[in-house]
Amino acid sequence: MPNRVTMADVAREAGVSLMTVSRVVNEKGEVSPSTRQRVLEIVERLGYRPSAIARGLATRRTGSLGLVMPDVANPFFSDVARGAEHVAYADGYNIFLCNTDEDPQRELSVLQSLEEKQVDGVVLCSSRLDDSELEAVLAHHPAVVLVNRRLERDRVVGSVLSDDEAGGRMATQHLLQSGHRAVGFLAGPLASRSGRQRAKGYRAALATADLPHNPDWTRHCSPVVQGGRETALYLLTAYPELTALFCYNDLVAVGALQACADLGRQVPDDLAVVGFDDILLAALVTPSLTTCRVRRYELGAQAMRLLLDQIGGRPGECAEIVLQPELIIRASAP
Amino acid sequence: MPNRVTMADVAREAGVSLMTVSRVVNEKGEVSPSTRQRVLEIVERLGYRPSAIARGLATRRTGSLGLVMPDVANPFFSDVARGAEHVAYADGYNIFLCNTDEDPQRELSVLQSLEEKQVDGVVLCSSRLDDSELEAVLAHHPAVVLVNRRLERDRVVGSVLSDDEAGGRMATQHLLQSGHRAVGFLAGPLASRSGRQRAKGYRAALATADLPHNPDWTRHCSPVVQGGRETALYLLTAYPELTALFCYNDLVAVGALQACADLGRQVPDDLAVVGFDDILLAALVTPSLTTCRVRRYELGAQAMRLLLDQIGGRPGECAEIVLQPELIIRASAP
DNA sequence: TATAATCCTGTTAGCGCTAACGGCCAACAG
DNA sequence: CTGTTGGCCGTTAGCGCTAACAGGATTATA
Repeated sequence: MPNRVTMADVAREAGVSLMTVSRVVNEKGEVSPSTRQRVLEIVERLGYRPSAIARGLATRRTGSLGLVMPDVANPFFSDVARGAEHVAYADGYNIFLCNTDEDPQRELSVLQSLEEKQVDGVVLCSSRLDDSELEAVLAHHPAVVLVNRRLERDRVVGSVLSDDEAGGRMATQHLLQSGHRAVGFLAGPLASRSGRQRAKGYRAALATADLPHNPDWTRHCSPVVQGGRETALYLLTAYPELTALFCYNDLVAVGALQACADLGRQVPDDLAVVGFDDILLAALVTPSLTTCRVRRYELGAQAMRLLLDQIGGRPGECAEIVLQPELIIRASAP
Repeated sequence: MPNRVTMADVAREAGVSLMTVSRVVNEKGEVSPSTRQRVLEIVERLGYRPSAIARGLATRRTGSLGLVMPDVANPFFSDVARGAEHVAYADGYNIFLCNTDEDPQRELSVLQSLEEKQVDGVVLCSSRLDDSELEAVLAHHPAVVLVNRRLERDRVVGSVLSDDEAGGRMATQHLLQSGHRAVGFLAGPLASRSGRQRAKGYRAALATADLPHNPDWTRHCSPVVQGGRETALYLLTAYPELTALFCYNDLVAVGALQACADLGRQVPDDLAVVGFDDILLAALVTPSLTTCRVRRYELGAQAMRLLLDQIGGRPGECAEIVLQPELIIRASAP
């Protein structure tokens, strides 16, 4: 780690002023072809790299963005992250990845450290903050786009959502059309907006079919395999009359599949199972999962595009993008 | 976005100098309890947040780290990322996540932008750069830890590896002990060090069992499901005598499973399959995959610890950590 | 009482870069 | 020949913070 080569070093070596080097490096302003050439050579020879942080201090734009999500190790979010990162990279931005572990306190903490790092914008996925806290976050960041969360207020903030209510309705309708009359719901985390929306769709489908809604058949659970297994075990034991389960996501659905194995119930004959998201896993477990496909990469990519529009000052006519999920019918609920 | 509150604002309001505010904010140096208290109140009231970038410029330490990997959406790396992020967060660092898409050019490019962002260190996973390029990278970064890659030179650089050769040997031995004599190998990307190591273990196990090594039975493939499927299809068609496949990773193994389904070969009766990594998927597909478990979270966490040691100036007596994989026997190769 | 040690606070000089402005010179119109 | 334009380049003044040093005030030591 030799001492950093600075713009001043380049300027001295080339016999020009700092500003001329700056203009060459940033391709901004007029410089004669001959000096440009000379400066470029020195830059090359000395291995000069501009300091993004010094530039950031001077321009108040850092070229860094924040990406906040519950857990990158969750296949849902890792796909979202991928989409976001791809789009950001193409525009020359770097992104800070922050996990919140579904902990609102930690969410606030990472959002604050992103503020200190002076990111140019933040994509915030599945925020667990309440509206007023979220409002406060917005006030501190120059640009924010929410994924799977909305906020209707005066301030402009982009959101990208998948239509979870429609998804919940589609999934439930599919089960009802197959003749099921007792459909349980593994609802995911209490704090999840997606969960509430899917619940809404679930109830709407029941209502449309003139079926009563039995709240006992709905139970919250942690959004991972183990949560699905435990909760399905409970639900199926307590309410043996259930013939189908609609699950918050595919991981939970896989847990439900395991619970069925534990209880000796055949899927789909003794029990139909529907998941949500269509992660890689869904097509590969046995029986393969019927599920609602959410275009996760697209969710992240669109969110990032919206964010970049916001940063670029493009007014963002479509500050809210809703992606429609698609029902994928497989073996677990044919 | 009201104008940023600066340290000067706080100082003026509190009737003290900049340095006093700085000392309070950084808990560094002596300040009387009463002034500390007063400053803290003003900080709170004004909502002051220190600018990490200004601080970075002054101290030459940014509190940011780089994490470079082929693809976060790959479940292997998303777990590594998780481990690394957890450890870094606990120490107050933020991390830039960069995907390389297995493209050495892009790898160089992100490494360069991390240099411009002046990260305090980099964790570089499964680098596809050759030794001399890697050497150059090291020269530009104050601290680097490699994951699943090593480099023996004068310069100190940490590495964290899983013992892929041992894993390859274990996996192959297991197949041989079950009586298989014609074991194919889906080797993953040509550029992958892990792949080469696993190949070494594979050949070592064959040699130990006094079996000849048939190079035709080894074929490289892209490290995802589709790559495994295509390549297994080819291999099983060209060499029907194969009774077992050892696969570069679990995704490839799942692809192999699909190829078996395509060809009507029963697993494990007509063909045994062994994967690598033990991602979530491995236990959940049917038949469940026999595989070598790699502690991915630990890989990321240890790498980050090593990096933080390096940054903190702790000499890092154990600059190389090797994690042992564990054979997990399931249905695909009992 | 003089002297040193301690505590607390302020001043100065950057970190590496860019915004904003100004000046110089050649070329051209009037 | 003067006035004006536009291309090219330099100077100045920060961005918000901290390292390093320099005191003044207070207390402990001889």
